[in-house]
Order: sequence, then C-alpha cells, then structure tokens
Amino acid sequence: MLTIKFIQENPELVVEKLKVKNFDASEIVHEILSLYEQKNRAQQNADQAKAEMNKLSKEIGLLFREGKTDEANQAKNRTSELKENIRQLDQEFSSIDEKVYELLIQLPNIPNESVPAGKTAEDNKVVKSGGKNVELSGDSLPHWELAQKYNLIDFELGVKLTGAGFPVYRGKGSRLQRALINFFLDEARNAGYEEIQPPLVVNEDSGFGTGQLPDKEGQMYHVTVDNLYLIPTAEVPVTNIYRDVILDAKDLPYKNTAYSACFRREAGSYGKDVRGLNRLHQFDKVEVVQIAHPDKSYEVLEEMVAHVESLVQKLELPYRIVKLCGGDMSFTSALTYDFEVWSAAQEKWLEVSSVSNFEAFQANRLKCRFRDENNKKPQLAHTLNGSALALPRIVAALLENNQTSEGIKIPDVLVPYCGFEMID
RNA sequence: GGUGAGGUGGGUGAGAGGCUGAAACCACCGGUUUGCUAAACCGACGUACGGGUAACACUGUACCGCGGGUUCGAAUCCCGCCCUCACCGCCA
Repeated sequence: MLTIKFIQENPELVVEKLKVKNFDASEIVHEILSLYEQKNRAQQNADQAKAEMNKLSKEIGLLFREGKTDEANQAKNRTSELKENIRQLDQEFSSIDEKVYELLIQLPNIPNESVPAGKTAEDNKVVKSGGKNVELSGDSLPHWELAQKYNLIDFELGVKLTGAGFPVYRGKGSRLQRALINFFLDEARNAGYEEIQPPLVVNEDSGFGTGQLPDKEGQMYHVTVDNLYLIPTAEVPVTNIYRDVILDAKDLPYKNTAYSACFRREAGSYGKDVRGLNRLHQFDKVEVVQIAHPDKSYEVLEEMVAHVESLVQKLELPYRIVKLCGGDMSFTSALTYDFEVWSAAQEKWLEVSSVSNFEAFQANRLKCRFRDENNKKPQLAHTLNGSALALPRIVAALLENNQTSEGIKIPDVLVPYCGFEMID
C-alpha cells in the first residue's frame, strides 16, 4: 500500500496517476486526508490524557511509599474519570485509524510515469521483439498433440490423479522440465542471484505480506486444517524473507532466485485458453527477486529484463517484450514488462514472464526497510520480481516451434541439460 | 498424537507490581590510544505514531509473542489464543 505520508504530500499526483490505472481515487484520497487529520487530533487527545494518568499514577506510588496513605487514596478517587475518558478517546482513535487503513489498502500502486494509459491488453506497448520467425509446414501440430504423439505429457492421467490442470509429465517430457529448471537456475546464479529453496506452503502473514491476502484469497489453494496456503509463486516465500527486517543500505540489492512448483486455483478462468499447457493449476517456475535501493530500482528492473531476455534468446524463441498499460497492470505494480513467446502452431503470443517494480508499495506492507549512513530513520526498500521463467508455455513454444518431420529439436543450450538432442 | 519447558531490544540473557524502554554481556557505530592490526578505555546504540524544528535537538504516547482482564499503576498477577523448543510415539 501507499504510505499516508506520500498521499498527504502528493494528493493531486496520486489522483492523477491512478487515472492511468483507470482508478478514480479522488474520493478516497480526500477522505483519507480528512480522516488522517482527525486521527492525529484524536491521538493528541488520547496521548494527553494518558500522560496525565501516568503522572498521577507515579504520584500515587510516591505517596504510598512515603506512607501518606490518605493523600494517596484521595488521589485515587480522581483516576476513575480520567480512566473512562482515556477509554473513550482510545476507542475514537482506533476506529478512525482503522478506517484510514481500510481506505489505504484500497488504493493501487501508482504507475511509473512511463506507463501508457489504456484499458486492456490491447493497449500494451510492444517495446522490443526478437528471435527469428518460425516457418511450420502445413501438417504441424499444436503442443498438446505433440505431447501425446511423443508421450511427453499425459493430461488425461493428470485428470485421473488430481483433476484438470494437473498434467503428468513423463519420459523426455519430464526430463525436459528438469533440464529447463536447471538451466534457468544456473543462468540466474551466473547473474548473481542466490539460490533459495523455499517452502511451498506459507502462512497468513506471508500471504498478506506480498498482497495475495486478503483480496486475492480465492486464487490460492487453502489448507484449512492448518490455515496455510499453497504458494501461487515463489515470490511469496522469497519476498517474505524480507518481511519485518531493517537491512543495511550497503548490502543492497539482495538478489534471490528460486525454483518452485506454483499452485493457482484460477477460479473464474475456466474455458479460456486452457487447452494443453496454456493455463494450469500447477506449474513450475523459476523466479527472481530483488530488494533494491529506491534510487536504483529502475536500473535493477532493466537488469532483470535483460536477464529474462537473455533466457528466451538462448532458447531461440521468437519473443516480444511488452510494457503493460495502466489498465492491464497488477494492483501492486508500478511498472511491468511482460515477456511473450510465439507459439507457432497455436499462432499465439504466450506470456512467459512478468517483470515488475513494486517500488515501496509491497515493502510498506512487508515492512521491508533499510538504513543508510545519511538517514537515522529506516526507509522503505523497493521490491522487484520476475519470472525467469515459467515453464509450461516455454515448453509449449519449444515443442511447436521446433517440430520437424524427424521429431522435435532441442535448442543447443538445453542439450547438455537434457541429455538428448531430439524428441522422436 | 502424548508430555514437559519457554516466548524480553540485532544476539545471549536478567527483571517476578511503581525508581524498567527495560541490567549485564556480545555484536554494530563514533572516539581516544597505537607504526599498522589487535587489545584496552570512553561514548552512542530499538521501532511506530503524534507534537516540535528549515533540518537537528527536544518532547508525548504505545510496544517485553497476540488479544482481553485485575490494579491508581502490569514485561511482572489472571484468562484465552498463537508460536517455538525438548523428549516419547509414528514416519520420509
């Protein structure tokens, strides 16, 4: 969430910027500011009353110690009214405080100035394209048919074992998955990311820290007996490493990478692009996360984009980088680049990565701060993350784009990881 | 699943109704000393939200796992919850 200080100092800016996200904030901002003033006044009143009470209590203690029991008891009589007063003032304060909070969490992050206005994915801006075009012959197959033909993925079996959206990879399909995971992790490590193996299940605090809770609760699998959630992305456990910490500025940026299975209920998205690997309830992903100094976070974002780009290049996939428009961005993001690869048989662009700078928005919830020599007070760090990369759609594109009459050709970089050159 | 112990500042750990936002030690930071390093010594050393300031200073309140209660006054007493650790049982 945005900090109240920022809103207080830049109310018009907030309203103006959120228009880019098609969010009308004018009323909420107005209300927040007026409640904030009330809150401060209420706090002053309550604090003053408490100060009086504290003073009086100290005096009573002194009187008792000096043996002046009568005077002490007399003073005691004056406390009940004060006490009641404090109760009321406290209640007033916390009810206003709560209201401010309720409003604050409704405000999305303000977009970076370079974010284009727009409503839907149609308005996103392609900032870069790369990779060579793929020419397929007339009898080319979509990846779900290739997967079946070469016995790589058994979707039906997944349905038997679990349900739709939980495919079973087998044989070379399974090995290809493992190869990709190792390749992505090695690449990340070479780019300076520390590898993490996080828990795949997190508690409520963590879900809240990265913003999945409370609003997007329905997107996660919830283990109700223990009140834990299956992670929808490694971002959740990895970023929460930095929850409630004060870092040293000289240690920034922190760079972590993690492979994890990701679990998403995808409630409400049935029937839309769910064929084959396009949308799953469980999939594999390697994530990269950075905790950066606010002055450096956009450099870091570019670095992360470059890293992801190098991956799709090495996999020899046709790709494009898209800067999301305000309407297509997530609630928490200030700037997001999506990576899409061309899936030649489906003749579709598939999103395989989303790289975002959340600035201080997520850090504010997480209470992820740092301290430098110049400032006594800790300040909020910037958090960033990106997929590097999500596997299923990469697999889909690899299968479709590399199909030949002899079989499916594995890209050179993956051959050492796979241990085979062709799927046939 | 059973039994027991315990949650205090960055860490160890004292405190058992008022003089405790919290001893002591360690770590970190600043300084003195030193050819350099180390040691020694001195000093500073939590967070949040207010007030205050150009900014500091200064100052009020809250915070000893979380939430209630008792009391003029709670880290300390009472109740509920959460979590951690140890041992036993089961198990990868």
